[in-house]
Amino acid sequence: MTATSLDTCARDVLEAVPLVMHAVRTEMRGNRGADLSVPQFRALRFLHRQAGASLSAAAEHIGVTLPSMSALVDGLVARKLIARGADPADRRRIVLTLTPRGASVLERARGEAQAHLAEKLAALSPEERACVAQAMGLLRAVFMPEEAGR
Amino acid sequence: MTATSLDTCARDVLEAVPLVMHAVRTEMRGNRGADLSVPQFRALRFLHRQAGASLSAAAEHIGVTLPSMSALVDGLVARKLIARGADPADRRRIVLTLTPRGASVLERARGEAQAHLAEKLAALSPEERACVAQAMGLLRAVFMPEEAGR
DNA sequence: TATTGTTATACTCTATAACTATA
DNA sequence: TATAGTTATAGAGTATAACAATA
Repeated sequence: MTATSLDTCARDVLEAVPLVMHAVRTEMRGNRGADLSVPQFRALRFLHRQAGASLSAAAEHIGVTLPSMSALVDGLVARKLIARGADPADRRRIVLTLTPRGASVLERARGEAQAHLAEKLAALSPEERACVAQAMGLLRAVFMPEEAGR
Repeated sequence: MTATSLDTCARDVLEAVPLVMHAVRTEMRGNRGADLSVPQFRALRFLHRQAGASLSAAAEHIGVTLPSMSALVDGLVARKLIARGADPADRRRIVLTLTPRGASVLERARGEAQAHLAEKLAALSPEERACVAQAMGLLRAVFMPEEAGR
């Protein structure tokens, strides 16, 4: 395979990514018991790594505005998947944490989404999957917000 | 690189795709003059290839229900980017076509999104971009709805 | 005055259920 | 009766603008 031009690569990403994303969203939305939107899933995943994060930290990581994140959190709190706590050190801040139920819903959603993707990816050869996995790593490095080593 | 397990590959896709998607969405939404949501962009792109498609055909391709597609079309018609026509052969059907303005907005949105992606992808080496491009082709093949050879 | 969140408001996306018109 | 679309309704995602509380 020869070097690929920037524009060709960008065009390919623009063709393929929305397609895959749609499959992921549809799968997550239809999950019995762990029905989550993609932003909800991302928020839970973030809080799983960064327990006690503030609303601002979460908003920046997910890539939405404060009001959007506030609304997202409202929904997750209403479903008892996360808890809003007070920060004793700075009373302007809130402290967000996953509830046990939130952790279990996250694991379930992740597992089912992964299983569904795996089913599709089974159509590829091991070498092709290696290519996809490598590309995902590259894209993650390119689009990951700042520092975020995980 | 050794063969990658199905689950590893699926997990990597689940990590990276939402990240890239978010960048794409944000870019498109912020486009002066060609401000489009991703579903709107996909709908315009579909009609560019399949001029005169019915609502059902579009809904199936985009992957949404009839009512969702009907609403999506409402918005695009209101912005005069597409036109709803009558099908003389079957009066239940509608015929969807891109207006000249719709075609131009599509090209502009595509160009700007591509340019923005290219800017990010410039951080990769030509070999890495080749890997990404190949992976996108594989994913497109896996997730493309049926026949759709283009 | 600057920062952290929330509320108010307004769109779009999306689904299900119920309905209309045509075949 | 079956198919193509629309309308009604509802909830989530998202933004900007305006506000409240704390630092």
